[in-house]
Amino acid sequence: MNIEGKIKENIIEAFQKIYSSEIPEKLIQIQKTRKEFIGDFTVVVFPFLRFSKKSPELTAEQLGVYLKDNVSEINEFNVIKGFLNLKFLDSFWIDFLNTTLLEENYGFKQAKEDSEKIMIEYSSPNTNKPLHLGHVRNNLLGYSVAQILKASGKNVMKVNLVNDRGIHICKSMLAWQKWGNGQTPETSHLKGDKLVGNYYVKFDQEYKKQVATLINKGISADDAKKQAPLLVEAQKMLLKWEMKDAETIALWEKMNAWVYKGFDETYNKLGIDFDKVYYESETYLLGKAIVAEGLKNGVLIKKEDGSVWADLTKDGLDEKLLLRADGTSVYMTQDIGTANQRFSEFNIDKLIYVVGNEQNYHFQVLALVLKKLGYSWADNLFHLSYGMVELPNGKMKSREGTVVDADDLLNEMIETARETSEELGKLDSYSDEEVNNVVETIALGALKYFILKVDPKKNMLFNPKESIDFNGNTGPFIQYSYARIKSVLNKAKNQNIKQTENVSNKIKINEKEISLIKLIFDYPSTIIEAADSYSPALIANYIYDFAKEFNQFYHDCTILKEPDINIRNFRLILSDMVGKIIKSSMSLLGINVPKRM
RNA sequence: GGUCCAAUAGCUCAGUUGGAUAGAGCAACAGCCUUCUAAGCUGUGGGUCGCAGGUUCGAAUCCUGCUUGGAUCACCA
Repeated sequence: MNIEGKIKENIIEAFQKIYSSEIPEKLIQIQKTRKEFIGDFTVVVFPFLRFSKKSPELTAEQLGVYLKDNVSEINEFNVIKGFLNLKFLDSFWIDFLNTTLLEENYGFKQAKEDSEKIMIEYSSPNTNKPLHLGHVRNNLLGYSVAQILKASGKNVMKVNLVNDRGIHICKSMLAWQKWGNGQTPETSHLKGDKLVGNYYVKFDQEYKKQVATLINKGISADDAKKQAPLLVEAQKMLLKWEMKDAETIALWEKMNAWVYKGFDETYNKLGIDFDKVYYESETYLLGKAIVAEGLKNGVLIKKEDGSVWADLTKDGLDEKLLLRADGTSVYMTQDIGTANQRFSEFNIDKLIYVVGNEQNYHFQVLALVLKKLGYSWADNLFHLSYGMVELPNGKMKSREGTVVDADDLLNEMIETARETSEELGKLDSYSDEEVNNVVETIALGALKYFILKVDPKKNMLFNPKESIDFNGNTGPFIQYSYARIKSVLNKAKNQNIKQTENVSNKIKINEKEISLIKLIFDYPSTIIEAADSYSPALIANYIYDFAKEFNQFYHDCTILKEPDINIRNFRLILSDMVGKIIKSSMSLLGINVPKRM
């Protein structure tokens, strides 16, 4: 049994023996003792007062005496107000550390065949523009949550749904046809996604000119937007695409291929991957049959013009269109179809969508409609809704050119990391290739940590003028702590100081050392909590506290020059364990750690 | 207007089943490298937890109302 269970059991016994009363287990709160008090675990006694019928202090005192007599691990206790602080024997913590050394992947649970199966969809880019900072948050979140879920013992399948069709793609295609002069990524020396994105912008510019001209001729703004020849032409192109016109399909395939190549480069650099990629061009017709079925069952309604709707007004929402009057489907229809397909094809238990909070309403409607249609798994959809990345002057707007491009940002971070490394002279003896590797690891660590340490559901601010920090609560700070550990372990090896298998539990350990062991103790439950709440931020905060604690230990305690061999050995083993956990927890954020920096 | 989300130090953020004197980082100031990496460590200053009620032994946390900011309510995706 774990130690908290043991304490709880003894508290219940204590109340039977001292007060002859039964206290419900759920009233027992055991929390970590705060730093400013002496102790390891704290029992809050306020909820027990109606059973003990004594003052908080006396209840805590009597409970403390009982626990100390009956729980062998407890060394001493103290009472402050209604809080009973329990201090454990050093040997308890050393024994605990020794057990963790035996574990292959401490903190991680291995998924089994019958473990919960979760599909997580993230990234989901449009093929008409390059990835920007908002996509970066999406990608990092999706990848990290997948890692965390795996570590918590789930079977995880990462998928991407690429929006490769629709009017917006046709806009880029049309602009390229008109003004491209056959330009390709090779001739323009541009990444494919950038090149295609440029033509999307070009379309918008020319379209606006046309609209303005029409308005000058006295046409209303609404009509002008609909009648502009470029838009009409793009719509015609979409129709041709849907009729599988060979020339249109060929152009579409060519330009999408450019984009995918560009995306893959960015994904590679970010360290993001997928187990399966879906394309909307292959899924956009799904869902129509389900809608027809719903219509037959009377769950959905058909209007006079032939369009099909879900009436959600009784649920406090509006009516939602599912099929247009001409019978074509909308996004919602497709999502209904793909969700159904995924649950039946892969027998998944849960489907997570990593999508920005601007689509909260969409997913609310999706779950509700699926439920009305009678799908039992409708409750197992989860919209992992994350906040927008804002700039100091508000949202990113592609039209105003305030978008922070993902590739540009990465390159800038790498250059900053390089300059800092050169200033500090840390990598002077490294080859160019080694320097490049380390500098990229640091830059990515800084960016990923910066984004993931913020609670996903909150909006976050990014100021491009103040480049992301490398000091304080940052990725590089944690990476640096790791590099220090590696350096000490290396020196130990070179000096022929060998670590023993485990630690003697006879030694006396200090406060910093106990704090570190307690944080090691917290690691498994932190992973579970992060998985349950889909929050990499919990992992990030945990690692920061851990690395900070290690740096204090490192500052206060010498390791290699410690004269007591048993203590030296203990500190080496402890440092080694801290390093392993930093590495493994950073991997949950998709961040690598360098051996030196 | 309806629905949903947010508001904590000058700035960026923690604070998760309600618990002790609300914490970090950045910025400012003052210290610490002859000693395992100073991308580090230590200290000082900085708070009406948006406002007002309520529940409770106890509220940043739960409830109600209000203020402010954001998102959304398309035959867009």
